[in-house]
Amino acid sequence: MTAFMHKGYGKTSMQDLKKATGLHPGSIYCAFDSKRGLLLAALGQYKKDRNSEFNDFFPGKAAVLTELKHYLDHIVQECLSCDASKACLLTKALNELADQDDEIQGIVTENLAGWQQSITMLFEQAKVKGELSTQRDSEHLARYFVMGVYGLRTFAQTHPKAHVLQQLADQLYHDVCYEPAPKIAEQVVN
Amino acid sequence: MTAFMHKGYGKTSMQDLKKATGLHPGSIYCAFDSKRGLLLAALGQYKKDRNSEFNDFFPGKAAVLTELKHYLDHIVQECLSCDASKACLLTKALNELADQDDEIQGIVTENLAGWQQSITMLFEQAKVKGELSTQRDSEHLARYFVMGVYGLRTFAQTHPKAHVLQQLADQLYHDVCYEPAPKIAEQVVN
DNA sequence: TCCTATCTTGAATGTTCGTTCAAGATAACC
DNA sequence: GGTTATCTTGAACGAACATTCAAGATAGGA
Repeated sequence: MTAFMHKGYGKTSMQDLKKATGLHPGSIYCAFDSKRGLLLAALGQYKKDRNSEFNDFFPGKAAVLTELKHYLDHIVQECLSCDASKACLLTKALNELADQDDEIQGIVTENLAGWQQSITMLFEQAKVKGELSTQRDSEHLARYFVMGVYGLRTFAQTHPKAHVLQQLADQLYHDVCYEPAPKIAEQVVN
Repeated sequence: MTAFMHKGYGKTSMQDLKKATGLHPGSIYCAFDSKRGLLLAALGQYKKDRNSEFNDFFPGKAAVLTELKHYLDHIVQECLSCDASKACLLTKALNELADQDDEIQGIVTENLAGWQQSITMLFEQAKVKGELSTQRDSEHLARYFVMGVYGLRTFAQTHPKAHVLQQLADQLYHDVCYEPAPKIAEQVVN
């Protein structure tokens, strides 16, 4: 997992994977069929790890939106750490393999959709708890939130200063959670 | 340029480049020193092309923010076309080569900073023309806008429906151009 | 027409890649 | 302790890669 995150799929050699796993080529091929099979397994593990981490951020002990803010701040810290093992394997694989491997693209897209769906449910919860206007569209908000996180992660790769990245995250959180529903008239201007 | 955009730098072979340029390996090495040199040249050409395209979108014949909306809608169309040659070579190179080639990362980061700077100047113009509150921070708005575009481009690779992507772009435009300055109290909650 | 300087060609090079497999090690069972 | 079944090893393989270079083509000047 971390090997693929550091160098990307294409540039990670069997020698790298040998070092990373402690297994010899024969064992890797026995267990995972191919380098690609190992990537699929890594994606599976990544999904499991991230799901678990996600749930830890939402124990329901504080306001949903407050927990969401902490979650977003955690992502900012990951970006700032400049540690490749804290990057998102899903977006990395998506950027590298889109339009080259339909099956992997499908798996990655499904995983990201699952993440987005979890966030949609958070907003639904927030509505029930009265933290969010029931007028807002939870699915749209979740899509906008994940789009913002994608943007944040890419922006972070240009090595901005910490407070700049945090400011962008704060703005994103504000736009998602505190913005009144936009007037239709403004949106249709073209 | 388009060859690198389709397969990424690493997966683009000399044979691909031979087909794409119509030159034989010897000529390519004579003119560009190496495959990496050809990428540098492609980045230079890309910058030139995109700068020219950018300027075409802002002739100053309409409101600055209206021209910006058209520009954003154009980006959405590029994303929806699913044509790899309409992707952003800069973000693609950034995602692939970050933390692997410092010089290229630097060049890409500079180019993206230049683009962001151009957008900052648009907001400054908009303030002068009275289209935008002088209270707003042009640099912050520009950063948020480019972050949104990064996010939009990544989101597009999960192949969402056209109206979903357009809705996200509309929201981004709204948040950047019509949002009142957020209250400090809301931003510092943590 | 010939000479020279520049450009083009594509086969050859050495390296590195993903992958395989037969030999060896280990463990489990009776 | 002997036999079998499973796992581990790492050398070896062909393919594909970026790169080189000597031979050939081209064009401009005299």
